[in-house]
Amino acid sequence: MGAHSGRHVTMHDVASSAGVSVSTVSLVLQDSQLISLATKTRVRRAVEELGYVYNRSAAQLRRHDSNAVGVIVNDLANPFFVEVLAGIEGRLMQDGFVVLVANTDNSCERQDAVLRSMREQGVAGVMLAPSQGTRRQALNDLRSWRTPFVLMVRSLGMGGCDFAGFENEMGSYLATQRMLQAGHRKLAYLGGLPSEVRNQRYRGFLKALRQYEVSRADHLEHWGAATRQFGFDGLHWLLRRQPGLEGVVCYNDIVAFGAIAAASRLGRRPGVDIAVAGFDDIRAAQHLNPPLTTISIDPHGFGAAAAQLWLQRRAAPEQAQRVHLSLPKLVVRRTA
DNA sequence: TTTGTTGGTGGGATTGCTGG
DNA sequence: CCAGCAATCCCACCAACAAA
Repeated sequence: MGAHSGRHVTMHDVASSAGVSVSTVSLVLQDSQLISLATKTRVRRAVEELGYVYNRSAAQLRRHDSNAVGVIVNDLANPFFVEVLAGIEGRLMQDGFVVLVANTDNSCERQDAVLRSMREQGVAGVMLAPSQGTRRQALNDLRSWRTPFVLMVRSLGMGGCDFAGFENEMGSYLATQRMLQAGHRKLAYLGGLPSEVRNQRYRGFLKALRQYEVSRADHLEHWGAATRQFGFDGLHWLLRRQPGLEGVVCYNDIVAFGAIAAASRLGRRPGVDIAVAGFDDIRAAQHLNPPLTTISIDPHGFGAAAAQLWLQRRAAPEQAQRVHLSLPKLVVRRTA
């Protein structure tokens, strides 16, 4: 420690220890061609000995840039978003960025606060999975920063923004079709609060029913939060309404998890007495008992694709809007 | 007493420059 | 090839002083 105990070790300390100037230290840290190998080794050894840690915020102060990307998701309690995050982080890390994660729990107030805080941090950009009910104004604010950003999952009907989403309608269409092909006719759609994504998925459900000429009277829907608890309660509700229910198409996997728990509790074997399908294909889906039939959109790959979109936007700010839509795939396991 | 103005300082790294 | 100086980034914070 010596002369500098209690303070941070700075480039200046490294410089005097190695017997060079701070300018040289800076160049060594950037692995500049201008510095001889001998000097580089000397400086690096001093860095090692003093335990010097590069101060990125000082560099940021000087250069007006940051290597932190704000990633804001609306429901971190859903493992789906954790997998998406892993995909994002993996891709951004390759290009030297770090991720600043925030969870809004679907609260617009928290989203506003988090966005403000990201801005205060001076992040290099933002990737946002908007809260339910996000207003246009919030996005216009974001746009006015002139920082690269992409929207994920919900586009909010915003033109001119980069967007990474899924073919929702096709996904639930595939799940519903699977049940219809198995001969089920008394079907229900379970979960989801009014939103663009919910509407698209519901539309896919209806489209399949129409194709198989299932009468309006034969199907049900029950709307609510995309949670395990709602799936659990929701299935009870549906079975009270329609004891002869044959299949449930769920808004997402965790709703399906809840529904399966409820079915088992009520003595209806999932996949035998009642069909259940999810949406997302989170990892836990395959280890459920019985393994969940679901729609895979590869959350990890989706996250990587969204990050790629962000990187491209950052590299080319004036480029026209880009959209990535992940294609859903039906993954047949045991529950449908 | 409250409120406003001005100027200086610290916090570390980056970069252009001169000169040996 | 490199030392070393100087300017620079932004802003919170403080002191000193002035005006209302």
